[in-house]
Amino acid sequence: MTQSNKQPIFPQTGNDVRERLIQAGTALFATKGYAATSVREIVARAGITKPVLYYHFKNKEGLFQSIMDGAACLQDKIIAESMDAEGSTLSRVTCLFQQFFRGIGEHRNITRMIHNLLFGPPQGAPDYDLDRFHRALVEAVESIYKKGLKQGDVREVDPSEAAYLILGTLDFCVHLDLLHPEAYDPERPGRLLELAFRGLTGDGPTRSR
Amino acid sequence: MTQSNKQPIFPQTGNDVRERLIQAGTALFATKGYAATSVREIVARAGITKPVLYYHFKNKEGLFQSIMDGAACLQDKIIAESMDAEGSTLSRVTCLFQQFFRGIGEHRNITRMIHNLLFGPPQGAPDYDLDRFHRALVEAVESIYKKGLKQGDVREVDPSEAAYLILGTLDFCVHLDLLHPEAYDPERPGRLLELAFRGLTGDGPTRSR
DNA sequence: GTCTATAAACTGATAGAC
DNA sequence: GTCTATCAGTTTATAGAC
Repeated sequence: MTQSNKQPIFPQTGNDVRERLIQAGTALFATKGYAATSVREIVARAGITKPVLYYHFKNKEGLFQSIMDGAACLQDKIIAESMDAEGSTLSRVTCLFQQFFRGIGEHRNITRMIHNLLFGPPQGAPDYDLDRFHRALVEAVESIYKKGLKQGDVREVDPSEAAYLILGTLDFCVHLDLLHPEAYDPERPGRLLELAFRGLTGDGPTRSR
Repeated sequence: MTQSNKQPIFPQTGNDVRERLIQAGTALFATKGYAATSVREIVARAGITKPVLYYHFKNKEGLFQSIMDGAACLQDKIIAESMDAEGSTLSRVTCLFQQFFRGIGEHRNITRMIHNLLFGPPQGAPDYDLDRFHRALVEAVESIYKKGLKQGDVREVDPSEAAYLILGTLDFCVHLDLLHPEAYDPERPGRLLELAFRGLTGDGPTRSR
């Protein structure tokens, strides 16, 4: 037994070898992809040697799994935080968007890595329930919309359809952010969301002027 | 000089060795990614041997470039065809969507490959102006929307913003299609588009009932 | 144009010293 | 826990026969 027990998903201090390997692996998997990243590169970036990786994780795949588990945990946390918000449906969705984009900003590499795996080729990466990242978001937005239906401040359309329209705008903003980070506009998600909601919320704000 | 002159991007007959290599490469790059696909696999799938690939294309990268050039040509054709359409802005965008999804259906592998490269990791793939696929779509929808502004059947919002909302829905439909092909719904793009347009076109259809 | 055979480099992973 | 040294397998790519 190389390890006495499971290590925490998010190591506490963060400067130990294990954390350095997580960081290096995330950065490289994110920019080059799983298959194109060699163990040599990872350990070189982490400033250690190969056997250290095989000691702390079972192998390259083990490092990958640990990274993904951490990401799943992170997304759950972000969504959970924004589900408590009160107010109109639009403001609640906006809150989710803000939390989401804050998370993206703070965890750029892991975001890019998930995004790559979700929308890119399997590229030889180990199996993982990638769909959970998609599901979690759909369920969150559906849940918000359903509450909106009860509140009566949104149109009577299939919550699933509404969620797709809403997530389409979020999706596109993330894409723009990743594809053209130089043209990043923090106001854009909110604007697009409002644009989408003018339809969803009926002729409310539209009537003015 | 191994080739007397440039071969056409889309080989005429399509059963020669070159075309088989293009098809095999596209299929494998699309499902496994560039880095994770070996030349051995490509030539095996094409039913030939390695040196044949190095004869017809310069190398693995040369095959990739040829595939991408073909894809760019294909997208331009699809967009051009749907720009001629007449009618309301909604119907024109719907037409673009239909053409686009028809193209996706008929050229599934190349679509997936582009999508992977656009939204996935570079995965060691050669440089390519991937952004042109994004730009072409944005410009097309912007152009349609601008005409809509002149026609007066859409709201006075920034055509770029409108294009983003519209393309967000298209984007999300493509994602759903690739992620959950079993749940494919040919009516969904049209429905989401209508949902988005209820906002964009103001309180027109909304007023009824 | 297509083949067999092989070169040269790189890959993930491990043994064993410290 | 971390190292050096090395293994066996795979990779891209080419030389040379036909």
